[in-house]
Parts: sequence; structure tokens; C-alpha cells
Amino acid sequence: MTEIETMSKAEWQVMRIIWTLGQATSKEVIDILERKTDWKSATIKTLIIRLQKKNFLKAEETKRPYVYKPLIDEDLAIHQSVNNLFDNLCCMRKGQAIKDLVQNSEISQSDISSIVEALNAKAKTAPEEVECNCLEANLS
Amino acid sequence: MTEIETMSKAEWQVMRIIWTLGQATSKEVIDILERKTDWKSATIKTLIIRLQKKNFLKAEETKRPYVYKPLIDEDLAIHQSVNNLFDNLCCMRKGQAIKDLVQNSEISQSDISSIVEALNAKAKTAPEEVECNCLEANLS
DNA sequence: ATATTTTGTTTACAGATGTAAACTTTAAAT
DNA sequence: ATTTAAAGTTTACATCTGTAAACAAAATAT
Repeated sequence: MTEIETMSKAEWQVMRIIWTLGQATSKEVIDILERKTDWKSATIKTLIIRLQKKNFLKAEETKRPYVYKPLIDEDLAIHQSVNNLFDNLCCMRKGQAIKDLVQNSEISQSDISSIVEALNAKAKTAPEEVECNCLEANLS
Repeated sequence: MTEIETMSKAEWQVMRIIWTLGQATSKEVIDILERKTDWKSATIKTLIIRLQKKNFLKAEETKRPYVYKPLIDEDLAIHQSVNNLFDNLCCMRKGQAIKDLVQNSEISQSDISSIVEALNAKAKTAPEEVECNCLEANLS
């Protein structure tokens, strides 16, 4: 199976800026992150370089300063990260974890409706109980 | 602020077993993980030791073999991990991320109801839109 | 044209993580 | 009492991550 490159916490901060702007120069990223964090510009440069090595970013090198663009879709990255974390959890407890998340996150009216809808659909075939498989040989 | 010790992916596997059993000897953990993974027993021993150093586990050392017990509640650990990850995300996208999670997780009927209830409560005060703050100086 | 500033690349280094062998101490078997 | 087996501790080593300085190349200012 292909090695899944993961994004570190610090790298997430860089990606969020570039996703939000669509593309950005290193200066733009540095200016924003210097306001958000106490990282030195050198640190942010390192993160940009690592993100390129991991193929999360590419530099448009036709002219200086380079313009950095995302190579991965934000929603896909979120999907992968979140599912990767949930793979660690006892499947019996994922429901509670989601509830906890709902209670601790700001969510818009339309997202709330959308989640409720997904839950209603899910209820049609959901099991009464989800069994813990933490001791089983089975991968997951 | 107190340094937050985090649990690595491999360490999660160990903790899940001990949480599920309530307590366990290293042999029990090793037997189960050798069926689940291709880790050598030495690897699992290392994980147990690291978990003790991080204060996630303690050994009952009154008699051999030691009995290892969790020092952190499973739900609390899940809460911390999940929220830690969600802190990385653009707040505008958390709703979608939760929906995605709902669709990709097995959830029991009762958990579904419970989440719907939480969402209904949330809807009472939820904003129409959640603004992206990825470029703001503000922490988080 | 040269000095200076900006931007990009290399090198650095400590701590965390995955992965495990080697060693030590204790308990069990002969 | 000894040998052996099991359990626990130390050491090891590569890669990843946080954090950044030093260096090189290009662009800008003088």
C-alpha cells in the first residue's frame, strides 16, 4: 500500500493559509503566521519546504517570488486526518466521540441540518449496539 | 500551561487493550497485539514503558508479573485527542468534517439519537454561518 | 554596477515515534 | 540449588517534528 504522508500540526497551519488564499507567496504565509504564532520566518520556510517534499504543496517557479499552491484538497486532507485519528478509537466509543465533537464545535445551521439528515439516513440501518473489537485480531 | 502529553498511534493500541480489560499484565497485552499486528514483544514492552513515563499507565508493582492499570480515562483521552485534531481545522469546515465522520463510522441507534438531540439543542443558538478564521491573528 | 534586501535552500539539533535487540532480574522447573 | 524461562529495563537507531540559523541566489535600491 502507498505510504500515507501525514501533515504535522505546524504544517496544518501553513496549509490552512494557502487553502484559504487559494495560493500564496512565502511572504504572505510568513506575515500571517508571524501574527498568529511566535515562529521565526526560518521556521515557516522549513515548513513550506517540507510540505513540498510531502507533495502537499507545489511552487510555481516561473517567476520570483514563487507562488505556492496546494496539491491536496482541503476537504480530502481533513477527511484523511480525521479518519486516521478515528481509526485509533474503540469503535464502540466513536458515537460518543462524535457527540462530544458536536457539543464542542461551532456549527452552522445548515451544517447542523445536514448532519441530522445524515444521521436520520444512518438510523435506517444502524445496529442497536456496536461491539468493541479492541481485543480482536482483525485489523482496523 | 501544562505540557499536554499525547498518545502516539502505537501507544493507542496498547491503551485500548488495557482500558478494555480494565487492567492487564504485559503478557496479556503482548499476546493480543501479536495477533493484531506484526510487532515484536520488545516493541510492545517499549510502548508500555513509554506510557508509564507519560503517566497514562501505572504498574502495580506489589507482585510479579506487574499488573498495568490506566491512569487516564478512555473517554477523556478520546476527548483530548479528537479536540486536539479539530483545533487544526478551519472552523468553517468542522461541520462537514463531523458529517463525514458520521457517514464513515458505525454508530448505534442510541448514539444516533443522542447526537441528534445534541444537534437539536445546538440548533437553538447556532449561527447561520461560521466564519473562517484561518488568516486571523487570534490563537486557534 | 554595487550594496542591500528578499526569497529560497542547506544544515542543525533536540525530542518524539516506530521498531527492536540486548541485558537484568525474578520466578518457575528440574 | 541450578537451569531455564518470563518479565522488566536499557540501549539503539532511523525517521519525523519543532524550531531555527547560516548560506546562496535573485531582485531591488542606490
